[in-house]
Amino acid sequence: MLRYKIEKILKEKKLSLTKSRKKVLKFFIKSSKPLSLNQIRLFVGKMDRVTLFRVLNIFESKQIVHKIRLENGKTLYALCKEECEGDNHNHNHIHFQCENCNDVSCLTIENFPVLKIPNYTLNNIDINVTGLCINCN
Amino acid sequence: MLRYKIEKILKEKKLSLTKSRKKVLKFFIKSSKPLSLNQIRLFVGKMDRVTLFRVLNIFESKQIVHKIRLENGKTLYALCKEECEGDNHNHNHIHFQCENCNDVSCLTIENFPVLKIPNYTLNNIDINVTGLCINCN
DNA sequence: TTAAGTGCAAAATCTTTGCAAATGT
DNA sequence: ACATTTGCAAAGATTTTGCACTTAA
Repeated sequence: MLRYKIEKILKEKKLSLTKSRKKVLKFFIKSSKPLSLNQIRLFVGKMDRVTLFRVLNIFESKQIVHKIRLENGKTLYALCKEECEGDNHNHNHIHFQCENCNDVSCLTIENFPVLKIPNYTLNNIDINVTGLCINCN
Repeated sequence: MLRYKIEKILKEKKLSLTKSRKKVLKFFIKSSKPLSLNQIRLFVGKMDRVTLFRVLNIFESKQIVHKIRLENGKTLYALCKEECEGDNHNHNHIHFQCENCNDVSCLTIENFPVLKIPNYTLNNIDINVTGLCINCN
C-alpha cells in the first residue's frame, strides 16, 4: 500500500512522519513526474509556502528528491531513483523538456555518455535536453 | 583593437552602438569567463539593473551571449563562440563548475557525446558538470 | 515532555513592466 | 527628427529568516 511505502521511505531517511511530508511524498509517488513547488502546493491543499520549501529542501538533502533547473530558470523537483547515491543524482538519467507541450521528464539512458576532461575531476554530470517528446513528435 | 572588435560585433548583429552595450560587451571579451549580472554591474559602474537585464536579454536573443543556469539556481552569462548557431548554444562545449573554487567555465569537448532517445527529437543538449578544476585538482 | 516541525510576518533577491527623459543615427 | 535605449518607480515571483505555536515520538 502507498501509505506504508511513504512511511517506509521517511523512516529509512530518519525523518519524522509529519502530515506535510507524507502529503508531499504521496504526490511525488502518485504523479511520478517532476513537479514545481506550485503544482505540489495545489495538490497538498493549504500548506504554507515556507513549509513546502522546507519539506522539499530536507527531501533533497536526504536524497529523496533532486532539483531540476530548467533553461527558463524555473525549478522542478523529481523523486530520486534507487541509483541516486552520494552527490550524484543524475546517474543514468537525463532531464528532458518538450518544446511543444513543455512537459518535463526524467529519462533513463542506456548508454549514458562518459565524459572525460584532462586534468579535471568530474563528479556530477547534469544533462538537460530540449526537443520534441514522444507524444509531440 | 578591442574597440573595433566590439563595434564590429554589435554592427553584425544590427544593434545600435550604445554606451551600455559597448561597456558590457567589453567586459565579456576582456574577462572571457561566464559572468553574473552582479559581476558585470560592478565592472560597468553605475548602470541601472534594468538596463543591464535588457542589454543581456538582447545579447542573448542575438546570440552574442548565452545563459548558464547553475545547480544553485544562479544565472551566469557567457560570450558565445562562433559555433553557436540557431537555438543551440551548447555545441561542443559544456559548463563546468569547480566544487572547490566555485569557478565556472565553458569547456570545449573533443568527443561531444551523441545522445539518442527512441521516438524523441533532441534539439538542444545542455551539459553542466561539477567537480574539481585543473587548479584545484 | 521536549525536540522537531509548522505557520505567519517580513525581508532579501531576482526579474519584469510602464512611462518619461535621454541618446544614437 | 525620430526611433531606440535608458533610468526610475513599482510590482511580481522566488526563496530565506526569525519567532511563537503546534505536533510527533
